[in-house]
Amino acid sequence: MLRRIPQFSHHLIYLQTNRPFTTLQLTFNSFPPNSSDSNTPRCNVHLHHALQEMCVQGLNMKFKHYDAVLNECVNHKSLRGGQRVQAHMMKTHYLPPVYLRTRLIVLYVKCEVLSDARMVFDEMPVRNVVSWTAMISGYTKSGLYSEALSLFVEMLRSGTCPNEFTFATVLTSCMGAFGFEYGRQIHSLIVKSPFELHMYVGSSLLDLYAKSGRIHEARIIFEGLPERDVVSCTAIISGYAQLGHDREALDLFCTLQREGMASNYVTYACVVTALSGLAAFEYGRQVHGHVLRSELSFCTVLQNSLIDMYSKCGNLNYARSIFDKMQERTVISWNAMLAGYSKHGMGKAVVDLYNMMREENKISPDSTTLLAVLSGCSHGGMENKGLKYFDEMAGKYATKLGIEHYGCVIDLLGRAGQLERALQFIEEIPFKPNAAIWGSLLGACRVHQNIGVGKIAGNRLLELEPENAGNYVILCNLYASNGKWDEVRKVRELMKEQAVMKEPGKSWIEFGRTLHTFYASDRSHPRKEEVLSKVRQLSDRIKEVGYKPELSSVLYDVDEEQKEKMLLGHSEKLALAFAMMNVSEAKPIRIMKNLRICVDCHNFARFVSQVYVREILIRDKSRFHHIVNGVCSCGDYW
DNA sequence: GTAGGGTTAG
Repeated sequence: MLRRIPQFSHHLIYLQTNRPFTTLQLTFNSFPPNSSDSNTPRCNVHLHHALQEMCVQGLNMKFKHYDAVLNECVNHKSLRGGQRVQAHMMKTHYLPPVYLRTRLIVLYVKCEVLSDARMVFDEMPVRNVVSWTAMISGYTKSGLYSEALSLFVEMLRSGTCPNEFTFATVLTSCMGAFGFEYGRQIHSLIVKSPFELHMYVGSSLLDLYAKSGRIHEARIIFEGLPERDVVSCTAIISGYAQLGHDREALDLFCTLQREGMASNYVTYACVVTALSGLAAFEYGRQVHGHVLRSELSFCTVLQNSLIDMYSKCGNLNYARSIFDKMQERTVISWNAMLAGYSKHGMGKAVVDLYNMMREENKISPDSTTLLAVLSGCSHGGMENKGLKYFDEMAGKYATKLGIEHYGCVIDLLGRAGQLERALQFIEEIPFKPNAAIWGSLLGACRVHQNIGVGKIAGNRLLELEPENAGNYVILCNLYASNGKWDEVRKVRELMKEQAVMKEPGKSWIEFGRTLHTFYASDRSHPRKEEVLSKVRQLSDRIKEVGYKPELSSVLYDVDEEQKEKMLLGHSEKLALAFAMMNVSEAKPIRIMKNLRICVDCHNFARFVSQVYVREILIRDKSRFHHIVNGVCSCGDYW
């Protein structure tokens, strides 16, 4: 009879081990055999009933029976099942061995009830490496990293030797809790262990090194692995991508693929992230093609990263068509699409999509969603709408608001020219204002030429971030454009004293299946002479219609002629000139820049787009500038 | 029985 009912089939093993207990057979047989579906919830219900029956009957169960029932519970993630088994053990005064207690821990960890798992763990008279590891893994999976690490320390003190499972688990907790130093200590423990570097331990270890910025050491561990698999390969690629070494990530992916590396959706997600950083549209389309031809095309995680990639390549239509076709959307899908519109300054599209999300009412917004909406209103020039949303959020989602959201409000007020109000708002926010807050206020002061507030913001900013050259530049711009030359000199001297390190500015464009990168005053590109003379030619032409070099953008104390020369060497101008020489007139020019675009280059690009009738897209560190007919989508505010 | 890599935002 049992064989006829599919949903009971996996209980057969259990029943076979319980042949003497006819009551149990009765328990199973008494369930209505009318249902032909074998879905898990139903099985769970039956399992519960069976366990309940066992308790009622007070059956004298032994190890193998408990083991079989617990197996079922683990398979079905049945929390109540586990609790009933435990209750049954207590009732019948059965003292479970280490193995069964460990199974209970595993079950509770799987059901994400750590308190129950810990209770079983604490009551164990004897523990083995598996029980320790299962408990540590529970904490790690729930993000309780310091608990995981202190349990690991306790384990060492108790004299239990960690195995490769323990190390692989505990290493993933290091970055989350005490950072790298703990990781290094565990690394030396691993080196002293009797086993060879296990692949799982190795990939966990290289991931730790990569995540703490030590990519070179991570690479050495990767090269030294006894063998490679998808996870270890993905970990090293992801290491490069997450540090922004997108080029290296892409190159390594190509090399490993040639060497026969297997890829799965995580691998592709990492590569797509690297491509987003590079804004390599053509490469991106190729990888997308691979994905479409594989069985991964409906993978939500991958679709999310593709949406982000196309947005960051400036192709919102592609991004939206993926978004629209998704069978299942997560909050990340919405966030990626919203952020895409936001970066392009498409405030209305952000608001429409946010409303659509709320109307669908399937997924509730998280703090990233709220940030995308606020920054979308800010980038899109919808100050009042943004402030209105913020008031609404402060009521409804107060717990989800962090300092970044308040930063957006400063942006919104700044954009609206309400600088005093912004300054007052900073006093009122429930966080300690950081560099981003003061930086955004200073930026607004530059645009609205407010020296009073600008001076306050600038000084606070220089206290917080004395090493960031960009801050000095903006403050100097503000003073210079108001003729405050004494102040300009003071800021310059301050900068010299602080020995400011500046991230070298670079711009790049994708052309002919290659990424062409230009650095300020570049001497490295094979066609540098040609490119420089093209910049001069463009400059001469647009000067005829009113372009004036913004000399205050140059911080060095040199004469005006020299300043103009330095401005002409800015990387985005080189990239633009290169594009004007190569990209067909029918196509928009797409330029990427690693820092924020400077005022002079922005003017330059606007004039070029007008005089030569070209559509120019520049993606800088914070947003897109879509320039058509001399008008930029940022409204000259960024 | 216990284990490693991942997507949005700044």
